[in-house]
Amino acid sequence: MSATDPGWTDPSCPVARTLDLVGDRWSLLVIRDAMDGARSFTEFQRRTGIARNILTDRLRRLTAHGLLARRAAPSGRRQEYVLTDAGRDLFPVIVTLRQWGERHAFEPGEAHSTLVDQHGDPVPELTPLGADGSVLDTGTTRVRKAGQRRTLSGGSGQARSPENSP
Amino acid sequence: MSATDPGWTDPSCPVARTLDLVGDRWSLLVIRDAMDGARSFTEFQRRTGIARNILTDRLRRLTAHGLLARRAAPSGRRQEYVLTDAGRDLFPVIVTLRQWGERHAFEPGEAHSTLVDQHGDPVPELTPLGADGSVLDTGTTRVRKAGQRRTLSGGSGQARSPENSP
DNA sequence: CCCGATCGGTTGCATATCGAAACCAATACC
DNA sequence: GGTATTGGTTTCGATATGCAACCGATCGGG
Repeated sequence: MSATDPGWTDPSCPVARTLDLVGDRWSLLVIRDAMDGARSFTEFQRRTGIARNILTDRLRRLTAHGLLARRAAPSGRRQEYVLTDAGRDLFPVIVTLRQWGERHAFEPGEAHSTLVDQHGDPVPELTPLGADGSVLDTGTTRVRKAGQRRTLSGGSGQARSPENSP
Repeated sequence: MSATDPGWTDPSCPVARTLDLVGDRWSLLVIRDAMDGARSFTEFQRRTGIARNILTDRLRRLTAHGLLARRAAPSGRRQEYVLTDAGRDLFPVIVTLRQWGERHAFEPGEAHSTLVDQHGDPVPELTPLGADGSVLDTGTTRVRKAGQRRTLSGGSGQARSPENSP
């Protein structure tokens, strides 16, 4: 993306490209806190507990990649970091990470924070659906590689191999 | 989680806990490839391009955390790594990462792989919806902290602060 | 104006993690 | 038996991370 870009890990895979940008230990937590209202260096540092030199680097990197924008604070002096449209668009990613954590990273009775809507109601589970409204999973989807045109494997029944998905 | 667990980065936040488990440079790419049919050490190595010692560590770690299971291959000898239910349940995370990448990490005309359903149709965008079907974003949601009961801020209008979300 | 506190970093240094390549044991193939 | 493949482990140099100290630019009093 920039001049000093070492290139993508896997140029044709959108998952890999996304992880090239935010797939480290801290970036998504910074994004999470930005979504939760954090704006200042100190606030990000306090919430994440990240080392300050690393935070400096992450804020710069996210800004360089267009996920955050650095601008003068409305209240006079100092600047702040705010999400760009691209950064805000990571919302579904944060939501699915959160929901997976709620399902699998907590003991049954254990307390955790919850994402709620404007009425205070918990946000429903986010599930991939097909164009026809059917629930999709790793068994009913597959990855079509970069330049490929759709396979000509008839219209019904089992595709080709039992392998394949994201 | 285990005896040698250094503890969670942020114990009450599901996002942070999830990232504690899969929030490194490679784990989610391993999961991605597992979803796409990879089973063997060599296959994971070939697809991701990860260093072999690191792959050894990631497979062990993901297995230890219950995202992968190591079992004897059906065809006689050797073992293989397969997704557990918890691992498969990361599907929505992979999908949202992929969709974000498609929207923001590619130039307009640039080719990329695509996730398609059993009919070969592209998987639709995954959008967080409220219980009432309204589209949710960082502006219409907020995080309710661990032990907290719902706020008593009336029922309509603006909540309290313009801050807040995941 | 001077004092102390806060913000937003930077710098050095120790440690942890990663990556590339070499090495190895156990099959499988010919 | 000889060779290739699979699934690792080991070693070692390169990076990335964390911690703590330091610093300049405000800001808020007195």
